[in-house]
Amino acid sequence: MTDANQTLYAAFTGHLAIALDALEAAGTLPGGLKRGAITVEPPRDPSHGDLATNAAMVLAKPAGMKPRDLAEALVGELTKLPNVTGAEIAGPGFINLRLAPAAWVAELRTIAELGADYGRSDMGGGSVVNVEYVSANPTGPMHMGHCRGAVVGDALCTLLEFAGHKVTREYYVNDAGAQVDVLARSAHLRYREALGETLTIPEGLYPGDYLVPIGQELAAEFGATYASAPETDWLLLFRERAVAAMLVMIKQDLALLGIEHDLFSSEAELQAAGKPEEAEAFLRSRGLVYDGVLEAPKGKTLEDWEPVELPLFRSTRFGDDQDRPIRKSDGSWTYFGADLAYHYQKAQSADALVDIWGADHAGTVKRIKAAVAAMTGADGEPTPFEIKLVQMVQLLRNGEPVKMSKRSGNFVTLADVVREVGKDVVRFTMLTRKPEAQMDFDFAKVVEASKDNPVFYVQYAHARVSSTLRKGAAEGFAPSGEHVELLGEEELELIKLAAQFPRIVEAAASAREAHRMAFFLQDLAAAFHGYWNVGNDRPEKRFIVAQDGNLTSARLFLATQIGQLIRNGLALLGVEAVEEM
RNA sequence: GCGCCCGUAGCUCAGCAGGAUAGAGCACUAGAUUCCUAAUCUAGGGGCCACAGGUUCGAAUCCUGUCGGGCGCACCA
Repeated sequence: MTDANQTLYAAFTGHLAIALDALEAAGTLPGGLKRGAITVEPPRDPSHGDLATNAAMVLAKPAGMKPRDLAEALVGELTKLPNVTGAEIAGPGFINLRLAPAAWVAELRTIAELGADYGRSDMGGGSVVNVEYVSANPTGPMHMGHCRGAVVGDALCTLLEFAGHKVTREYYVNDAGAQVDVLARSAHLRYREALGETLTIPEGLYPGDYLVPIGQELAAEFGATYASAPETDWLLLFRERAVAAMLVMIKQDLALLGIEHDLFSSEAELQAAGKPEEAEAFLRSRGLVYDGVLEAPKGKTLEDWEPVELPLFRSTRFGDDQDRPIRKSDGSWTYFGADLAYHYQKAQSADALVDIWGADHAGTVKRIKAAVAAMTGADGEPTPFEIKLVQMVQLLRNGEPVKMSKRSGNFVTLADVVREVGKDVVRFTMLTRKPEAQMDFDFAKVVEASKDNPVFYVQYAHARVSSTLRKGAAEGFAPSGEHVELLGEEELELIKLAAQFPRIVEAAASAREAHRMAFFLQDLAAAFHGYWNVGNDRPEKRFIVAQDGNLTSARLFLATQIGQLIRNGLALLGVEAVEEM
């Protein structure tokens, strides 16, 4: 291998490129062919070998060659490589390579050398990705509806960093809309309550107890000054105080999940700084904002609908179904109008944007994508921008849905759930399904100690590694890479799976899908448990073979590296590995 | 009416930016336990990848349409 610290798949991707260069130099292959679609991956069927590449098929057409001819030329180059023991052309032009056991064993040493950095990639090239996630309205504590997006976003950030990006973890605080006015009024009621009045919370205001302490603080600070004052006297003040208190609470809730944002951006500050006006002026100058009248909504009748002229963003030009208003008829900004300016601001300091949204906002995806395209693409390539929609989580207790109603203040908070089942269980479970699929979260099942529970299954594999190492140490054996050539076929299978870790990191990062790592860990845990079980029937396959110290030390070395990988993978998900169950 | 997401084994879900004979767990069937943690294990059956076209050397994957489920659809957030 060229570099002792290079992972196996990365090394072969490099070897392949050199082989193609050689063919170009020899005139066999025309120069300048695009190689982006070439893959080096394990064949689905292990009997086909250890590595497969589609290079010949991908390049055949642009090169004007038959796939098999090109494949034969490539095979000629690839068989020169050390540790390649076989190269065959199969099917329509796959090249299957077989590797000597030494190649896999070397990968085990690479894992040991790189440790926590095994799988780290420079794929991102240091480019800055801004990930906006959670962004719950600052009107109450975090509930389970926010939880999944929080975990998905946070794990994605960690993954992107590991894959070589710089990441900004951002939270957009909607502190300028009608919701926070409602919050201020609700806080005012609690304030009057704290001053001794007896009140009932009317419909439409937030009834939750969490506002009681806010009311008390306001009463302590201002006395009765605002008790019967008109709303205009206190609304902004109370709003500011209440929002600040809510943000403290939200940050505490997020901290329970190990989540900490780099940046909290305030919608109110954005508006105070005149950013939406700037955006409007810019878009008007490009003819992308005009004054027009919205069509009446189709498919349902609204009694109080009447046509009004509003400043509209021409989102239809970018694929939206309708142009969208950026100001209301009273001249204030719509949510979209401010959000448009906000995204433009984010794009100033990032090479790519990612938003993690709840699926209930799916209807607004097109307009904001249109806005980003319009504002960042005016004079060149638009900033890459992806919106990941996270579906709702159905909370269950022993199979029965847990009823929630935000209106009555009766909802299961994130803090409740984390306290009940633990941070690691919440985080891992949220990543056991792709985000855009609906998910059930059953309090009973997620803490079940059985192999049906992925959290447990993966943690158990790590604990098993630890207990094996403890037992080995007690019997006088230490892991060592010195005799790893003693490892046999079953062990090599395990290493071959482990060696895919770096590929999974890169694939998951470029697809912006952290859950792939959770699935890989389940596969790795299953392979490890499977290997372990071989030892049940065949004592000579156990990790500790008392009469063979060299073999034992090699197997303990293998176990050590599997444990390392599980830790690395869990770390990307924000989950701590346990030493024992 | 329109938009978005989803549709893969009886059930719950993977399927790696198009690749070779579509996978796992549960459930089902038949076996196994003097064991470094049985907190199980082994083997087997089970599929028109919703349906119909299209693109290509090749499609569960991309495109179009149909059907079914979910979510959304005012200047709300």
